[in-house]
Amino acid sequence: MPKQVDPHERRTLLADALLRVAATRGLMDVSLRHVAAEAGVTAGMVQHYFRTKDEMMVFALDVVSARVQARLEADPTTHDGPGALVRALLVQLLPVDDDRVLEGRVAIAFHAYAASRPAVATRLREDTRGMRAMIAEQIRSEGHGALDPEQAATGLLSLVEGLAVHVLGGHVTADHAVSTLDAHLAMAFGHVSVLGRPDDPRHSRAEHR
Amino acid sequence: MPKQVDPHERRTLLADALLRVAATRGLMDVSLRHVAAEAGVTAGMVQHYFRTKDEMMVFALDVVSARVQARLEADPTTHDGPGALVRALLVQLLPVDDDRVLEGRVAIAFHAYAASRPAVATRLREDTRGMRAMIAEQIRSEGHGALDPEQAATGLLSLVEGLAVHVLGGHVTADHAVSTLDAHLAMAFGHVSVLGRPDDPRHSRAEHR
DNA sequence: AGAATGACGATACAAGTGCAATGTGACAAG
DNA sequence: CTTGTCACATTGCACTTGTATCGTCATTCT
Repeated sequence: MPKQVDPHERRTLLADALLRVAATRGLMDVSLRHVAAEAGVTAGMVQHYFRTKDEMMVFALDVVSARVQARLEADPTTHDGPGALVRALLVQLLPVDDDRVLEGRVAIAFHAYAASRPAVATRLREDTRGMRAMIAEQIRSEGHGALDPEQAATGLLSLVEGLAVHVLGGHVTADHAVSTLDAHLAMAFGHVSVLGRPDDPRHSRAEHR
Repeated sequence: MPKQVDPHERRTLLADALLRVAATRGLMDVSLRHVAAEAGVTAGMVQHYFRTKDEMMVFALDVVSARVQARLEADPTTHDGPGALVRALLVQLLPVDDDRVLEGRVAIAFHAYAASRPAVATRLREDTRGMRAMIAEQIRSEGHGALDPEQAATGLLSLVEGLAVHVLGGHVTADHAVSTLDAHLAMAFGHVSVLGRPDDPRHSRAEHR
């Protein structure tokens, strides 16, 4: 038997290349050959690890959701109470730095892709479902009870997704988005249970970049 | 000189076909030939009215934004005060019926497209800018002043965009989205200045379809 | 040492893409 | 009735796409 390689590692390498292409040139430019070129390998190898293009797409989607979850678990502010946990999660989804901008572009691209690919849509739905359940639970535990946890969770999640779209489109600043999120968090949880905003108490009015 | 036709009418016809294709099969399947087939014309005619594919895309985007604005102006509840006006605008953006579902799919597809097409991104930005300005103005006039109008406008717009994405993805019901929007509107404007919710006072808990 | 097997690379192919060039026909002004 | 001009149709081209097929080479077990 020949050389033994870790297939998952290879696939992840290719998925990373795919994500880079998707983020910089859009999902329409994601092709076997482009991904291969971006990864610095031959198109044949891509085909060897993904029998079909859709298989590659779905795997790439898995990679990003796993990556987001990993970052969440590594975030220390997670353990500063329910409010901080929820904030940590939601900020992960906001394009606040370069890495997150790439992931954001990929995410929105996949949402569009999901409209015509049921398999992708299902996976997206599972992820959202999990996040909403955990947010609702946290609100139930510390929220000030004035509003329905399920509804508040839906609202926060949607707000963040919309903010992400607007930030990526250059409609608003990342700072503006974060402060908007914080304002809404303060409404869901009784107080501003947020540490780590050492800057101007008035939210930044940087306006459109 | 030969037969005189209204170019704008022709272009709109083609744009409609493009929107149908984009909504049902995704933006990746939008090609000159597919649009032509959907419109029931030859590919040559499409080329006659749009010198390039991008030109066709941008025009189609213009058509939808013009259509949304037209619907807004035709909405009678618009004149029931600032709160109702804002609600009317935002509900227009929610995929509450079949037509709006198609437009919603198109919108998210274009947001993804904008990531790699600056011209499209600019146009999208202009539309958003206008909406936010008008929402902020309305909040300034009747809002209860506890929060910054600009920020509240950004929040509402983002919320609606996120809700639209979630509804289209099947993550939440349209009813759930509307009631969530209403809850947030009640926060921006002092009271629930909304008529026309004859159903159960408790928001519908239809959950994920 | 030899063979088997997994990891690739190269190539082929049908289908589809955007775009350019050129044709064709009808209709209105002269 | 001619003629110029606009509205389309046809065809062609160079290219990219996803996928199938086959070749090759190294490595590891026997």
